[in-house]
Amino acid sequence: FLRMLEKGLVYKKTGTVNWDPVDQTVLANEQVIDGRGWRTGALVEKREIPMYYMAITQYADELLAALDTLPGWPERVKTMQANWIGKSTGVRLAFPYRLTDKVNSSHLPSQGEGRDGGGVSTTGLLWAFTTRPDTIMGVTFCAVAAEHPLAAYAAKKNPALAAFIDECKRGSVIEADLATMEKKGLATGFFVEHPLSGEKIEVWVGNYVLWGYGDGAVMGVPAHDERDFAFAKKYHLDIKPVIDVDNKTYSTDAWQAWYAEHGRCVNSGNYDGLDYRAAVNAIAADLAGKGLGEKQIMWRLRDWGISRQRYWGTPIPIVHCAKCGDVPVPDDQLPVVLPEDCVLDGSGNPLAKRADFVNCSCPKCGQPAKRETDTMDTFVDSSWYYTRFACADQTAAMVDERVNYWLPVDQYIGGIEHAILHLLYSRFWTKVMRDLGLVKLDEPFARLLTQGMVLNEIFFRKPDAGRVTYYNPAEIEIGLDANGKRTDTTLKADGQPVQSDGIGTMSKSKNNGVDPQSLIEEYGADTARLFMMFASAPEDTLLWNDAGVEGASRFLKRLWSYCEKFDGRRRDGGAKIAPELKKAALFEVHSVLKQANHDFERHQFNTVASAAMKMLNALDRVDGVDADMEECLGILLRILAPLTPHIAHQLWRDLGYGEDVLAAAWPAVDETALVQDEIELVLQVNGKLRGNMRVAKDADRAQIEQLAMQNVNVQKHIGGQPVKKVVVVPGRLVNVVV
RNA sequence: GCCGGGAUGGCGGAACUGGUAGACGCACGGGACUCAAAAUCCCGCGCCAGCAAUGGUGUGGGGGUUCGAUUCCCCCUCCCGGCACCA
Repeated sequence: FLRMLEKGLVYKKTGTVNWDPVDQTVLANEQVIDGRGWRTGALVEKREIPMYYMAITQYADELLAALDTLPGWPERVKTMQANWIGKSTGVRLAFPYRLTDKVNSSHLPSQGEGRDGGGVSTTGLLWAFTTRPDTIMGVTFCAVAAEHPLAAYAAKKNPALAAFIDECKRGSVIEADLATMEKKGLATGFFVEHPLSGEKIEVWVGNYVLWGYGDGAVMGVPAHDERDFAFAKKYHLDIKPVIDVDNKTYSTDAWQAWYAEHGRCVNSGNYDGLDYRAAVNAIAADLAGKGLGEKQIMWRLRDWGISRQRYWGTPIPIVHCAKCGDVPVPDDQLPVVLPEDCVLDGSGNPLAKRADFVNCSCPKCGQPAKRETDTMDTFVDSSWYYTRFACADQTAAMVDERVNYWLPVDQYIGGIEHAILHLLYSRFWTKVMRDLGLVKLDEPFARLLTQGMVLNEIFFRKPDAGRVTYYNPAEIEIGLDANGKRTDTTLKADGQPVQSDGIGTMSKSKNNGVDPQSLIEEYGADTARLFMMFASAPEDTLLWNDAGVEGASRFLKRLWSYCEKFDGRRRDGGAKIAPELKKAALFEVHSVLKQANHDFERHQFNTVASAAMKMLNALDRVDGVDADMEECLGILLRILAPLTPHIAHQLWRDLGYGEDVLAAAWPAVDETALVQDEIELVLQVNGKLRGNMRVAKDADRAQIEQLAMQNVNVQKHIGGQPVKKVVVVPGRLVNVVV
């Protein structure tokens, strides 16, 4: 943190948070989304507070480009990250304005870096970013965020506007909430100039314009932007089409998807007839010539606000001194240690109430000072814990040389819910550690497996006042009627009803997790493992239900008793095995092995489990022991070892295959066992299954076709109609088209 | 709302490159064993009609491409994950 601070990769600025005005605390997202009475009656307000930020945007380019260097990552995760980083190219342009009365600088608060520094002057520029500069001649309004200085300026003599701005400053800052809320706006009565036409354009305040993205202002082109279209319809603003797509006819009655497509400029003066590319270039050049715009790359990714008003994060090592300002805690006074007897009462940051923690002296001047009480987002810790695993005993440094030997992590496994935040922060942090000379890696995780979510039903009660209580599904009694339909849900403990909140991810906060310990105690670890692996492939979401666990248990018991029987037959000298039975068993075991190998590679362990079951079924059909059967059982135990290591290890040993099943070579598919003299072909008429037939494995096309046409069922369904075509798929089917 | 993923019997799921939909299990029904039960073993099991042979129908809904679509294309519905302070 301190090295990043020195390099400008950590900086301080104000950030917007959800604020609980009753308890005077920062609300967690969950408390806002849930809205289920964590703080009853609380309104959510937006509030600006000072925060420390990590400059992840400085790495946006590399984080995006390096996704191509990660072949071991699932495509869907890479797509999500690319969208999240959100590189878009467009034009940043300015609408000049002139203030109609004399103002001083306090009317136009500082707007931060890169923004319109309107300041004391009576002329200014309203900056906005667009990805569709080709539609610039269709601008009929501009909209600014409620926090924008021009909004504040216009509100000075407009109480209605001031009230609206106030209203906008209430409500959640969560992106999902902003996107779904009703789009509202209010005209300011203030006008700016169109940068190319000079036309007067009215400025509106819109609750959907984000102060945190770009310049906090957008140009409104209702004709070609769906959101602007809806806004213009609602407030009866002009809709001016300026793009023609394949001579389609534009109508302002209702939005059509093609309105947003690229096309040729029309109704755009000098730019008429230009296609998208040409128009963007021409318009960008004209704007640049006037000093009112330029091409720009915009990123969706924002810098990472790491300050949290929580107890349980890493303390931010800063001391606030009245004289010296924010002073970093010197290295020899690190680490800042949290008090271990804090009372977590849910109201605000408990650290702030601890005078013994807060009061300190300034490391610079020695005068009394206040310690920073915000802690770091715990994502900070999860961004680099794995580097410590490579050098856990290192106490003198953050990491040492061994990291470069062990990392990157060969196979990382985590829930798909981490696809963006954790996995992006970790990538960022790795690159920062590299640039600080701490590691020699570009990426932390070579291969990634993202588990699907395990879901379970959520049950809760909400008392009239106070917090929601969540109950574990194990504590719930579900009443069913004669048709198996649910009638009621009650808590076993008191027989009183509870409500269902549907299905959701297992989580501590929703108390809908399942403890595998009870399964392990009842059935053993192997059964618990086999059951869970058999339930679905690891990347799929799964609704938890332990109804099938008996099947896994039964299989392992069957395996055990088969092995005892097998060993007994060995001692008895083994009966003669019918050759066709043995051939069938070998064919089954080896073709299943082939499938299982493929499934292992693609991490589809549920079908590996079913492969083991199929093998046991095949072996059980043969009553006798010989070298081939010995080999087949060995194959079964070997492929089972990764799924149920304990029983596989024990049986492997007991049957004398060797010491350690996991050390044994992986079995090879015997291709000769897969050769069949005859193969079965499916017979279809007009694509419908009408029977099947056996043919020699080397039968040629003509023979197959002839045999198929002779088939009774085929003839019956042809019914004397002329045959148009016969499709023969070798090894699979014959389809007669009539 | 945006981004990502998904939907197949009563249930979990299978079907690798478009080629027998429902593998393997669970549940259920029938039978064997047992005084009885449990455990175990055998048989059946998408839906509709039929004693059966068999026929029709069927992979969330609608359309398309194809000799043939769970698989490819277009549109829609619903569900799950993420949306930056749950971590």
